[in-house]
Amino acid sequence: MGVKSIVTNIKDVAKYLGISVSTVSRALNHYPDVSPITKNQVMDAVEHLNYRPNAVAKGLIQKKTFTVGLMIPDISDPICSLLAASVEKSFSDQGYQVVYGSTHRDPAKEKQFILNAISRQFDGLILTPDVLDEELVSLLSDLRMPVVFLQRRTPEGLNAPFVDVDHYHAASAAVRNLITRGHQRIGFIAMPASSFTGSERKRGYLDTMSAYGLMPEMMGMVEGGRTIEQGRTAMAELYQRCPGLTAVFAANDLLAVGALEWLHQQHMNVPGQISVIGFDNLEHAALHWTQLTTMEQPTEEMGRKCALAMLRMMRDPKQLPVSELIEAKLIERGSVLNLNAIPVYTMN
Amino acid sequence: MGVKSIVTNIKDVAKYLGISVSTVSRALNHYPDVSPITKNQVMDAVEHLNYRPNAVAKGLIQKKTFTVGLMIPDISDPICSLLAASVEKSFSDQGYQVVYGSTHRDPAKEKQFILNAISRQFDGLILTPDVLDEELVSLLSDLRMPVVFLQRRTPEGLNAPFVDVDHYHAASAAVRNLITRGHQRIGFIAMPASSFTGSERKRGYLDTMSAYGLMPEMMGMVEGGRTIEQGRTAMAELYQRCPGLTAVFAANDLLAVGALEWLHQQHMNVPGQISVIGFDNLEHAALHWTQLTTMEQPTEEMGRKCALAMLRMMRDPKQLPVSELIEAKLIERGSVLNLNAIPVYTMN
DNA sequence: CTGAAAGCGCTTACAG
DNA sequence: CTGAAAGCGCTTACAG
Repeated sequence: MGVKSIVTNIKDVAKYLGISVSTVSRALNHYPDVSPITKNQVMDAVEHLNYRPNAVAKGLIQKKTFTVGLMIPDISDPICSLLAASVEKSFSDQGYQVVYGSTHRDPAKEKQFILNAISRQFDGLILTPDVLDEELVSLLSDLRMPVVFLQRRTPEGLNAPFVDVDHYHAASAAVRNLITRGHQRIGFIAMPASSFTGSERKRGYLDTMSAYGLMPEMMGMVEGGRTIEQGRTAMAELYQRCPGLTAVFAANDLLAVGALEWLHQQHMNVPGQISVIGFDNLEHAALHWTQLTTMEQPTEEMGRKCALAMLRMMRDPKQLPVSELIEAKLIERGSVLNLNAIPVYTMN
Repeated sequence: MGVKSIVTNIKDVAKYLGISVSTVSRALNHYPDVSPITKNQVMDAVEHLNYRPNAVAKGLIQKKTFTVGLMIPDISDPICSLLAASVEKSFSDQGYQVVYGSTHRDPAKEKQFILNAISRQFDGLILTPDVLDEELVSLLSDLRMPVVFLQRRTPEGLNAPFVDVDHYHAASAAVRNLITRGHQRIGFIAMPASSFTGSERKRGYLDTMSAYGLMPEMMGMVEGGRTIEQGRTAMAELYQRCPGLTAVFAANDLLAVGALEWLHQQHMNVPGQISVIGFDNLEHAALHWTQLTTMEQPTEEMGRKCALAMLRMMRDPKQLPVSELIEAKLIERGSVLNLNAIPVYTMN
């Protein structure tokens, strides 16, 4: 395949053409003050020698690596990977590489990732920390690198925008959906107390229940977790404690699916005997057997807006973009019964 | 927070202590020939000045970036993200950063990613290309960078190890599972013809059927795709063409789930009237409603072995590690009926 | 329009 | 045990 050596650098190209390294550099970077003839020669030589510019050297001198870090709890979580895919898409269109780091909600790994990002001179950092201890906050506050929080809110003392779903409002909408359809005894399966997202949804549930004057005895709460398995056991516990519930709001879809599984195993008809509403709109929710009514997190939009905010900050570090609080969207399927209507489901 | 300036480099540390840059560097890198006193002073100064070594500069001079690229079709595909999580885990333990690129099976993006990896001086490349055209093969053959193929086989003309599941053998095992249980009329829902994985599984189906003397009229094949939706329509088509089938082998779990959905909508009992076996062992397969018998891809093991092979090649570029062909594992659940046993299911 | 030179922030022989 | 110097592969004022 011609004269290509194992590895070529800009010096080789210059030597090959008998011109200076600076001219080659300017031609390569499309500077306007290079003669068209020279530019063509350079392009041909690059082709011929199979030269590929060294981005590391370029990054060192320009102090720009075209890399942004994306810290996520777990890449194999469906919401995370959807978010990641959207962020990546927006950035790769602009020539940026995005580097993920799965932290598994471990503060030590979160710190490791941020330190790494500093060392490696990333141009920006997108963070989804679960708990941000004081040490990390102070680390971030000294950072001269744009930061945006994704699916989180900006911690106290930091000055960075966030992009998140309005979990509180969405949870409230979910509960109102049930109440509007005549439900009063509504249970809640919570995510871990440490989860910000989870506590917002819980707040939405509680506030909405009391706003409608539904007394504590109408409620029933149990801490589930995040997984299908946890949803199953949570539903069992919830039902045992509050057998009179007509509806359950599960703080995420996986919990809701677990709840549905348990109910089905107990031969309880959904929504005939009990209604279920979830949160996330995972693929699971659309399955024929679940037909789960749920609040959709618009992951594509979130990733895109997050990337946009970051791109804007990288262009102009002076002014912060405003944070985005995105509305979740109600996706109605078959898991909620309208108690006010003539029942169309046969109880058995 | 003390005397930390916006950004510190090794020169600042040296100046602060009144010693040379080279001594600081040696202390930082734990060279043995640095006096303990000096080393302590350096460590304290680093702490005090909040110095973080610039990995870009280090990478430039050492020609090692501690970065490996992982090219995958789509990070939001469950198998891909599981594989990615496992690869990432193995590498991050060793101080490597892994950079994903979702190519969406687009050769242009695949090329883009490889070019990018060259520019950015990655230390290694893990590839899962769907189609590798001649141009890409020649690009890779000139590469002085370790490459391992994951969930693929090494293309003709390239000299790199691969780590993959033995799809052919596993598909054969799936079909034998059905045959052993008395099934003879076995249908197949295929993945796209362009998929290597898919054609291996198809080959396994076909060869096993004929090995058992099950004539073409016992078979029924239809090209599904990859998704639940495609599984649904494929099952409809398959049933229409071959109503006498007693079992169906779906080339992946998503197709199998779609098939199950369609069968259930048609009020056909699984496994009472028709058995279904899948491939992948996704979370979907364990759902209460599906209880899908399937072949598990050991993603954790694959990712780990792939990382190990890469690490070995980076250590000693001379000798190639041998490729790994990993056995899939049969996961028996409730979607396959044993026709030889006394039927425990009531037909309705 | 082009070239020589300095420099990005490190590491690494080489001398002492 | 320590320091001065060269150099990794680029870019970018500066001069001409």
